[in-house]
Amino acid sequence: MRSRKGAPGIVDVANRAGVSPATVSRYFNIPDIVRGPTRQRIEAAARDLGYIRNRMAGALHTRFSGTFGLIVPTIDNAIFAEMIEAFSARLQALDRTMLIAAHGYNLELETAIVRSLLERRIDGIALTGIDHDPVALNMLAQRDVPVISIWNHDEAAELPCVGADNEAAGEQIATHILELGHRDVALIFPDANGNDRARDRLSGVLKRFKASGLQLPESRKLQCAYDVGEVKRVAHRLLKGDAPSAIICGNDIIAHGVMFAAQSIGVEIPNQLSVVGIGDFGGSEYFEPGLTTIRLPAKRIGITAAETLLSMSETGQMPNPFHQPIEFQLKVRGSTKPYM
Amino acid sequence: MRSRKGAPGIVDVANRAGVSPATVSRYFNIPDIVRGPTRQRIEAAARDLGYIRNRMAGALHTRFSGTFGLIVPTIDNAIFAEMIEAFSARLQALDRTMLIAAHGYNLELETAIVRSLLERRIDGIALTGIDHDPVALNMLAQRDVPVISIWNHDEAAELPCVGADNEAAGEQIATHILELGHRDVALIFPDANGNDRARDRLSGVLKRFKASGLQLPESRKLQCAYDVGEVKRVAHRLLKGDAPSAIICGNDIIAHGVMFAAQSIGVEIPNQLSVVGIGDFGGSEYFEPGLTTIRLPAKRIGITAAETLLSMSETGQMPNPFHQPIEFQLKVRGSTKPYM
DNA sequence: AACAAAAATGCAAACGTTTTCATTTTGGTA
DNA sequence: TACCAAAATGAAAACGTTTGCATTTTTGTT
Repeated sequence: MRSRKGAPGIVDVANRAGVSPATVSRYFNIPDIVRGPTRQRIEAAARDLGYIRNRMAGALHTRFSGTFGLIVPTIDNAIFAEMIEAFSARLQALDRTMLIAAHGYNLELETAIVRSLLERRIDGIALTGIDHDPVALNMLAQRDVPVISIWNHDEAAELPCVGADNEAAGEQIATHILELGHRDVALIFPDANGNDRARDRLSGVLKRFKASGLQLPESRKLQCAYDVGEVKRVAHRLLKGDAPSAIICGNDIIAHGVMFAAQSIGVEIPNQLSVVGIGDFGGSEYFEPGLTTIRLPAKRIGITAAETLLSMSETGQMPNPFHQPIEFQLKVRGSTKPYM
Repeated sequence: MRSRKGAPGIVDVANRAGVSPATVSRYFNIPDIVRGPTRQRIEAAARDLGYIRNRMAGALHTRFSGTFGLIVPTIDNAIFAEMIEAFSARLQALDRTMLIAAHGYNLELETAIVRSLLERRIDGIALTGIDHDPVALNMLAQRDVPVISIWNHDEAAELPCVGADNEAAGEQIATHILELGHRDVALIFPDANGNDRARDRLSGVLKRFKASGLQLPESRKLQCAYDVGEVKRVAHRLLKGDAPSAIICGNDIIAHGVMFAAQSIGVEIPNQLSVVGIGDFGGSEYFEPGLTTIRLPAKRIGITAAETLLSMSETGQMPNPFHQPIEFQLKVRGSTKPYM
């Protein structure tokens, strides 16, 4: 249980520079209000001593820790990773830091994480998705900590959100498939439990089919864990039997699995089968053939989320507009073609 | 500049429970030393008030913040993401949190990040790779903050390391290719600048070739940015000209790009071309054909790193053994086959 | 050169915990 | 029942900053 070596503090710097601690503090926070000569003495003293300010001590007083929280279902997923990186980079540029944690689609765990982050007095927090444990939301509200919901978009959401309308994305990808003339379509989606993004996408797809007067038989609605191996198995079974002419996947990862499965049994994409995903992370564009999908701009979400949170924290105001829609975009690539 | 609503503090809890703040503090840190009845009163008071402890205030005194830092080149990379997730999850289970940041292979930025993390008084930090700016290392050493180097392994390293021997990995994958009888082999590696993992892998491969008395012409040593699009272009050019019989890629991502490139111009893998990567993240196993590669156990590295750091922080001792080798493993899959 | 206004600095009291040391309470024993 | 050691609790001094207010220094004006 080693105690840190007596690292120099602000008063050590002050003594060496021949000024008061208050002035040193001001130098670090608002350099402009200390005069040139004084500033130089402080700089020299800090440099000589190797002083590194203690933000925790400062935060005790100001109540701003300069770190923000980000909770995601999982870090190990290309499209979240892209968003996380952007969120982190934006904060870094703003001299802030990021505490991140994953809950693996377990909302109870999410609540525990929120508590843990609150113990660290984060200045704001971004939660993935719209649905959350009221207990967690209460803790945040009680302390007046800025919260936003990212990734999904819903005008009715109680939290400010920064994300794309996943239901609309589902509709759009379904539209694409229908416009290509496909009628026998299968769906492979992840479990919607604790995953409002997946739920909304699926509901968008179904809505669109219904609007076209098409009824998807239950046997065409497949569910699958978030694991390429399992996806391949599910897809194999589907393709070896009475194969549909197109498959709509709940996300790009699943689409990749389907494409591999098709390839491994010699089903040609897009000639014999059209495949689409939703998400469009880095890899999908370069797939062979390229994956037709809906591009959800992960980077933009990350950046906007960081900026929104910071602004909420500094102004104490809700963002305007309250819900920030992030536009998505259909990317038509080689994995789809007209039926027949 | 909103100030947080007067959230209840430890003294509010103490008053409500009719005990002193000291006792409440003890309750939260070492519950066993407060008597049953007292404990219950404290529990009730804390619950009623919705008290959430302030670890920053505590850390001011104990000098342990309960958060650890992790610096990676990039978060948005499947294999790092896997490690990050494991590191984070392990800390979470130990009631600690993780501050993470990426430097994009820019060592100067890494130093700035180290400083920023030190300002938050992290209890320890993991840096990716062996090579680091002495300035950063100095700051850490001066403050006696536990540091480890992860991902790579080198018996000569000055920092404790938790990782696989990337040079040996390079040798092993080269051995595999040579044993399959390939003689005309091309290499596609990322820029080794500020990336000791890439440098060591490449040097391992070259070492092995030299040992076999084979001289790789410079034209067979290709360099390529970490971007699937560029990889595809580079590979296209290579395959359309005087194509080698095998390509060794510096990592799995590059290997994926090569496989897509081959596929797009009808070069059959493994019949006309063998391809190998190094890394083996989630996706590679399920590729079609599966990618032959060296499995670097990212999860294990993340977990071991977290545990090592925590133990260093608690005991104040260097880990034993000082360097912790993480075993890697050749995974032979469908992307390679004997020459001819 | 003298003065007022403005700018820079210093003093000291917070901020919310933890911990040492002293004091009280408890439980067991004679 | 009285006493003692051990266990539980309390009082108060840290921990390293920031900031309101008071004071000093500078700057600009006449």
